[in-house]
Parts: sequence; structure tokens; C-alpha cells
Amino acid sequence: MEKSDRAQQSQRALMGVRDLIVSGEIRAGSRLSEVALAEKLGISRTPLRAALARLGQEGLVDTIPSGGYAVRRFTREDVIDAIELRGVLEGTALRLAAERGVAPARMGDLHRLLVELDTTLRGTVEVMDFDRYVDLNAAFHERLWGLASQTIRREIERVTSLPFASPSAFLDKQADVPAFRRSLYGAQAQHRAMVNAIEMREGARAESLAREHARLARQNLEHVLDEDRSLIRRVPALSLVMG
Amino acid sequence: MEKSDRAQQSQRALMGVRDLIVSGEIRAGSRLSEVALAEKLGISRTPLRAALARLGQEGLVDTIPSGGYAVRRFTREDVIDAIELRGVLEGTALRLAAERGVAPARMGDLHRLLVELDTTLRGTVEVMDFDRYVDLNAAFHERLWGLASQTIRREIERVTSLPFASPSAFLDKQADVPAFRRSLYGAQAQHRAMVNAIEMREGARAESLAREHARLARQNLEHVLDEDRSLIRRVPALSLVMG
DNA sequence: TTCTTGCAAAATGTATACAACCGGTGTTCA
DNA sequence: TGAACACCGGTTGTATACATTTTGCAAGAA
Repeated sequence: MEKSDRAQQSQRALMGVRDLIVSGEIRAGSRLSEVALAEKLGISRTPLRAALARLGQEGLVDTIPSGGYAVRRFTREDVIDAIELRGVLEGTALRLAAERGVAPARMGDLHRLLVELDTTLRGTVEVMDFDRYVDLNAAFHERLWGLASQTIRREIERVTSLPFASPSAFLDKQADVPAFRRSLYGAQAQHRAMVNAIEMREGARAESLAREHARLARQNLEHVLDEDRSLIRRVPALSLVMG
Repeated sequence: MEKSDRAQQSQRALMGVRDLIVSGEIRAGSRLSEVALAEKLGISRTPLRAALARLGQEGLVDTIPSGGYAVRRFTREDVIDAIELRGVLEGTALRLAAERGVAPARMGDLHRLLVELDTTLRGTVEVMDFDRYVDLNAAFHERLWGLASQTIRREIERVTSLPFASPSAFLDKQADVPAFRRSLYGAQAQHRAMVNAIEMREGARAESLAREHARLARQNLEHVLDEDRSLIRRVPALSLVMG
């Protein structure tokens, strides 16, 4: 065991199992055999069990009453509620930030990100810098989370650890689809409005905007599930969703 | 290892460590030595580490960058935000229940609990059945949580696993204080209003009521911290709060 | 056929051994 | 005198052995 391996087997286990689940290599509902997984990942059962316990807390696997874990099955309602929950929590973060005030330096960061996001949307839908928008969008949301206290940030991060509840869930490179691209213009308008609401100390408005902003993800979800199911494969996290 | 001990050492470890922390036997900020704890609880390090990892997820202990865990220090703001978060999440549960509708049987359960809660408040402040109210109150809130989907219920349960964020945090037997007793009449009125709002499908009202209801806990907290610090000892969870 | 019963293989939960690492202390050298 | 360094106790992270339980399956009886 080398120096750089310290506390790293657990990390490998966590990422490895998560990847196996999200990629769909292990079907939803199937039991996770510790020995098989440990062998597959080339680690022992101890760090693997730690990873499984953590994934249980994250909600990606269920604990079986008689022992062990199984890949959780997500219904459409589960996904919708996870997205709703993200909206509620981000909304709370923004409301409290607006009510309590934010240091100017942080507002400056947000403004800079807004400007950068705008530049990626300059051109037409076809030529816009989609990849760069995705990165900046993730950074923007993380800055928003940073406005909240540790207690609230923890919950946001837990909820968004579900792959389909993250702000980037439908914005991966694989999911570069015209319908999703078009939604970015409205999303960016909401970004600006959210920052403005915080600056104006309009807590309720900030909260409402964050909730509505998360609804974009729900729209994208419903577009995939109801109108163009061929896209399911493009959004990896959705392999977990049944019917 | 006997039959009934299966998967029970982990439970004992979890409850044991949590108790040591909440009771204040281990000071906030101090490091948790695995070997010492394991010996103290009479178990091996393996289930103990599982318990510590879980407490880390719950937010009761922090992970130390160089390895291991320490009892988390909670500021007053941490506690306030945890209570606020409970209000937000319970509010979301109620709003969604109101918007989506609730099966009559469940509403019946809630009404029965309301009636029982009322009976405990019949007499004067001095003779009311405080202990019974506490139990019924906990049951009532759990029923409310049951109205939400699994995804949301999970988060509620995680947040309320912090001892001072639970609906019963300031209603333990030890915390039987006139100021807290008096707040129960208003609380019960809010209970009735919340159920009514759900029945009337008034989602926004239900959400607001749940948030305001959680504020009672904040009032009690501030009463303890600002007006009668001698009560800190009566509310065990507050031994974790610094300054 | 279908349900019950017994058994064996596999899986989990726990204990323990081992290796790497962190922090502090004493020593040594400039 | 002070700083660098080597070492050592104590601690965590990992691997593995072991005991008990779960479970799938086959055989037998109703």
C-alpha cells in the first residue's frame, strides 16, 4: 500500500460502484454482491462496504432488510421529487442569502459568471458554445450554493448527488440536443433574475425563481420520457428510471 | 456471536456514540479515537467505523482531513438553519400533499391524532398531560412526513436526526418548562390549520404554516440561549452548541 | 402439482492482524 | 542557540479470517 493510496481505496470503491450503477451496467433492483464487486474493482470488502454505506445515504442503493444492498429503482415520481427538492433547497439558499445579505465580493463572482455565461450564448443555437455553457452553469450553481450555510449546503449537495437531480443532469455533452439547447436562453434569464433578486433583498422572489429554474430540468425530463424516449440513452442517469 | 446479535453491533455502536456525543460526555471538537471508543462500547472497530461514517453523514461528526472524525461544533446559526430547514422540508411535504391530494384514510389518521392532542391540552397549563402531548406530537409529525414521497421523507428524516432539529427537541421530559408548555396551545392551533390546508388543497398555505410551525422551535431555542441559559442543561442536545 | 422440509452454498456482519501515516519528541549538527 | 532530522507511539485505512445467517434448491409428502 503506497503513500498515495491512503484513504483512496474507499474513493475508488465509491466512484467505481457509482459508475457501475449510473452507467447501467448493473440493473436497477439487482442485488450488489460484496465479494463480486470487490473482486471486480480489485479491492477488499472493507472499503467497498464503506462505499456501499455511503451510496445508501446518497440514496442510490437501498438496504435490503435481510442484509446487503440493492440498486435502487427510481420511478418517474422519484425523479420529479428529487428535482423539486433541489428547487426548494436552492430556493431556500437564495432566500436566506437575500434576507441576510451577501458580501460584495461574492456578488461580484456571480456577476462575472453571468457575463461569461452570456458570452457563450451570443451566437445562434447552432454555433453557441454548449460545452462551455455547461461548465459555467455548474460553476454558477455551486457559487449559489456557497451563499448558504454549511447545514443547508450539505443537503443541497446530497440531493444533487443523485445524478438526475444535478443542475447539469440534462446538459452533459452526450445530451447535446436542440430542445435542451433552446432552453438555455430562458435559463440564463432566470440566472440574472436570481442574482438581481438577491441584490434587491427580495427573498421571496429569489426563492420562487430558484424553484422555477429547477423546473427546467423537469421539463427536460418529461420531454425525454414522453416525447423522445430515444434520448434516454443520451442522459446516462436515466437508465435508472423505470417506466 | 449469538443469533440476536446479527447486525446489532453496528446499531449499538451508532446509538452508543450518538449518546456519548449528545449527552456531552465527549466535548464538541474533540477527536474520536476509534480504539478508545470501541473498547468503551465493547465492540470491534469495524462496526464502530460504520457508525462513525453514518454519523458523519448525519452531520453530528466532522471528518478530519488527515483521517478520523471529530465531534462537530455547532454554532447558533447552525442550529437556526437546521430548524429552518426542517420547516422548509415539512412545508414542501405538506404543499405537495395538498397539491396532489391525500387518501382519506390518512387524513382520518391525522384527524384522530388532532383530537387526541386536544384532549391532552384540556386542563390548565399546570395539569395538562405534557408527556402524552410530546408522544402524540412526535406521532403527528411522523404522519405528516408519511404524506411525502420517499425522496423527500428521507431528507426530512436526515435533517431531524440532528437532535436539536427534531420536532420534539424542546419537548423532552427534561425540558418541561412553563414557557415551552404555553407554546403548545399555539402549536396545536397550527396543527389543525395545517391539516385543514391540506384538505382544502391550499398548498401555499400549508407550506407557510409548516414553516411558521418550525419557528416555534426557534423561539424556544432563542429563549434558552438569550433569556434563561440555565435551561441549556435541560435540553440535552444544546450541549453541542457553542457560544 | 404444490407445499413443506432439510441442507448446502453463498452472503453478510464482525473481529483481528497488518501496513502506512501523522504528530511529537529528543538528538544531533551547524 | 536554533533548526533539521530521525525515530517512535499512537492512529487510521485495508485486508482477511471466521461465525452466523440467509437463500436457493432439491427431495419428499400431501
